[in-house]
Amino acid sequence: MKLLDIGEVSQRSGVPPSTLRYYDEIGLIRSVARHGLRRQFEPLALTQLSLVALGKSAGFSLQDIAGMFGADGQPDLPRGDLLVRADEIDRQIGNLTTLRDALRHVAECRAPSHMECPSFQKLLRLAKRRRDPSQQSKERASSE
Amino acid sequence: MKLLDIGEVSQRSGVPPSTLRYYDEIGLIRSVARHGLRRQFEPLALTQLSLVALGKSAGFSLQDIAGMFGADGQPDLPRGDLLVRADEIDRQIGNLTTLRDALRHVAECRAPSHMECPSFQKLLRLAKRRRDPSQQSKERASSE
DNA sequence: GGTTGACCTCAAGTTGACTTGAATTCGTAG
DNA sequence: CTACGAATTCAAGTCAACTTGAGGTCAACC
Repeated sequence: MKLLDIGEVSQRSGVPPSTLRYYDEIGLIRSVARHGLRRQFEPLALTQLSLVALGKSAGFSLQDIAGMFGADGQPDLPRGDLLVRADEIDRQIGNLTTLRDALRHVAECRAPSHMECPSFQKLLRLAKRRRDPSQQSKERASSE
Repeated sequence: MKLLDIGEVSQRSGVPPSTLRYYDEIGLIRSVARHGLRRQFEPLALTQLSLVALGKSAGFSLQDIAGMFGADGQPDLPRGDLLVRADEIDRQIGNLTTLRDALRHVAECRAPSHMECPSFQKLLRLAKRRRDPSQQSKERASSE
């Protein structure tokens, strides 16, 4: 399978060379050879970059992403951890849905103040309920 | 309507005082009075903090969030912009759904290498298609 | 009316994710 | 075989979003 050198990976993926070098450095996406000085990557790297972009847009750190799809494109986490991650993402999807609905409401509702609109209030209650569960006990404790 | 001082807001929301001061400083969530030196906030601030948490978890910057729900809890953007934001979030939900499915697949699939599994490949193709549209032309141009 | 504890300010430090710049090294085309 | 251009290294810089620390202030309770 033929290798791509850094310039080609950069062009095809839209990721700047400096970033590719950085990812290589931190071990997120490794170059597998050199052509002279030039880093070369497997074509697989393009796929990995898609996954990285996906993960980043979801707000995951590069560390997180490395854990989900290991440095070799294979996951290095036990499947339980992966499923936990998947569930976290599910919660996040719920959050985003609420946020999206809130924005649409705010754009459309003609009430004088959104904060007084009952349907907006309902969205906000939803928003509150579904935050990071690790915080919830802390908050309940102090609000009582 | 009675005001809450910073300590109470911090406890009820789980957000550290230093962060509240920071948000006040940058104008994201403003304190409305002082009790001696002590910052005081409207109860509304708690709601705003929920929205901020929501937005952050979705990967938005504080700037973005300020734009969505203005510093007074009122949106200061024209409704068109808000709807554009909502659509962005919709795309993001699609991304996250793909990512979640990919993780679940990776956790469950018994193929020797996920990268060779046809159903994983299918997820990845999806992932590629739905990225930031502003990049697409650049990539298409250079991959030809 | 003095002590306490939670707050204050302001400057500086931290972390993650990169980018930038200067000086250098290759491979290829002429 | 030399010049060019694209890549290299390494150190330093940048930006967002906070946190930390030193030194000061104030309201409230005893």
